Amino acid sequence: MDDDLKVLLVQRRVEPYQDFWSLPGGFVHMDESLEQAGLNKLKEKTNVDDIYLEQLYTFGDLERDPRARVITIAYYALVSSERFTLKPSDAVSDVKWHSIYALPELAFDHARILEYALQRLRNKLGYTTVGSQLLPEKFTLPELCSIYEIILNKQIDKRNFRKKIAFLDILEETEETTQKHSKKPARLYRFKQSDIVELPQAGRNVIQPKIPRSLKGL
Amino acid sequence: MDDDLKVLLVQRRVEPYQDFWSLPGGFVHMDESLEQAGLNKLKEKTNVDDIYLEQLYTFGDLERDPRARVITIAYYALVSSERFTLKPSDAVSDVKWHSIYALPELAFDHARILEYALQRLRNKLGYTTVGSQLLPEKFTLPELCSIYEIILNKQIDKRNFRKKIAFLDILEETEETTQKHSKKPARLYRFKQSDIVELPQAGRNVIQPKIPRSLKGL
DNA sequence: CCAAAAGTGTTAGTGATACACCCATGT
DNA sequence: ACATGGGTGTATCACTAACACTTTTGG
Repeated sequence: MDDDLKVLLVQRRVEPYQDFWSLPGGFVHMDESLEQAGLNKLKEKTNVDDIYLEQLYTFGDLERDPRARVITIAYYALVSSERFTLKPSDAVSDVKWHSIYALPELAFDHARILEYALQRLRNKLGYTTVGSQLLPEKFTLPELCSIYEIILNKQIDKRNFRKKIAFLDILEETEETTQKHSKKPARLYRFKQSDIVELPQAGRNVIQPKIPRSLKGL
Repeated sequence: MDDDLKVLLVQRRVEPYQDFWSLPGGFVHMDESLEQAGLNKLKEKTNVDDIYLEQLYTFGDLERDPRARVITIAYYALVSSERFTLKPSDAVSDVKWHSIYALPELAFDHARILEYALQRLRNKLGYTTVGSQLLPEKFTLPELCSIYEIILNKQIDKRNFRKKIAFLDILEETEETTQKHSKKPARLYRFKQSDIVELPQAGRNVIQPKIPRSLKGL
C-alpha cells in the first residue's frame, strides 16, 4: 500500500536492448499450460505463487524481436507489492517495481503491451472485482476507493463510491476497525467472495471516466 | 442475409475426430503475422480477403489435442455469407456454414472456443459498430436492427433502437429506399465511417439483455 | 483545541424501457 | 381492400453525478 500502481520490470543484461527494462517472461515449455508457464516465470523472479493471472493478448508481429520471430502470449496479474520479495535471476541484472505513470523506455514492444494491459485493467475495474487482488483480506472503504483512484488515475467522490459499493453488495462488514492510523478509525470490510467476480449488469460501470455529452459525435 | 448467425466449419477427414466438424485453422508460418496467418487459412477455404479479423484468445491447455501439445491463437471475423464461395481443400471433406444456434458436436475444444467467441461478439456489439461487417454498404434500419436481434438472440424494440442509433450519430441517410421488398419501401443508410469504431461512453450498451433489479445480489 | 481522515443524504439530470398507432406499398 | 412491414412519440423509472457538513481520533 504505497499509493501507486507499479509494474514489475527486469533489466536486461544482454543484447538486444541491453540495459533496457522489460517485462518478465520466458519460453513456454512443452509440458506447461500457458498460465502455468506465466506462473513459473514469475516465480523465478519473485516469490509469489497462488496468484490470479489473466491472459492479456498474444503479440505476434514479425519485427517484435530483431533476432527471430517471437510470439508472446502476455498475461498480467495484480498483487500487493508487499507479498513479494524480489530475486534477480542470472539472465537479468535487476528486478524492480516501476510506477506505471513514470516508466523508463522499455525493450521490444513492451511499452505497447503495458499500455494495452492498463487499458484492460481499467475496463475490468468497471465490471468485476479485480481490485480485490490489491488488498489484504480486511480493508477499509477509503482503501478500496483509493485502489480505484490510483488505477483510473482520477479522483472519485467518496459518497457516491460508498453508495455504489453498498448497492453491489459484495462486501461484508467485520467487527473491527483500524487503529493507530493516527486519525479517526475506519471500519474494516472483507469481500464476500474471495475470487474475482463479475458484477451484475445493473451495477456495472462502478466508476468510469466521465465523458461529456459533446463527444458523442465520435 | 438469411436471418441467422452462422459459423464456417470444416469437416475433418482424418483422425483424431475424423468426420467431426471443426473450426478452420492451420499452423502459423515463420514469416506470417498472426493475423495474416488467419487470413491465409481462411482464404484456403473460402474466397475472401479484405476482411477484419479480431484476435479472440489463445488456448494452450496441454490436453487440447491428443496427438501433441498445440497452442491455438484464435481469431474471428464477421462477414455477410454472400461474399463467400466455399472451396473445400484437401485436408477436409467439407466446408459449410452452420447456425451457431444448432451446432453439431465439434472436434477438440472448439465448442468452447466458439462459446467464447459468441460471448465476445455480444459484448462488442454493445460498444462498437462491429455489426457493420454483416451488412452491405447501404442498408435499412430494420436490417441493422435484425443484426442485433440475431446475434443477441432476443427481440429489440424498434422505436428505442432507432432512437439510440440516431443519438449515436454513426449513420448517414442516403437518398435511396428499398424497392420490391413487396412492402413499404425503407430508407437506406450507410455508416459514416466504414471501419469498426468504439461508441462514445454515453452511448454504450446499445442493446443489452435486461437484468431485473432483483438479481443484484449476483 | 486543532488537524486529519471517516462517515453520511439529497437533488437534478440523463439514459433506459415500455408501449400502440398510422403509413406506404404490392398483390 | 387488405396484408405486410416501415415508421413515429411519450411517460416512467433507475442510475449517475454533484455537492458540504459532522464525527472521531491523535497529537
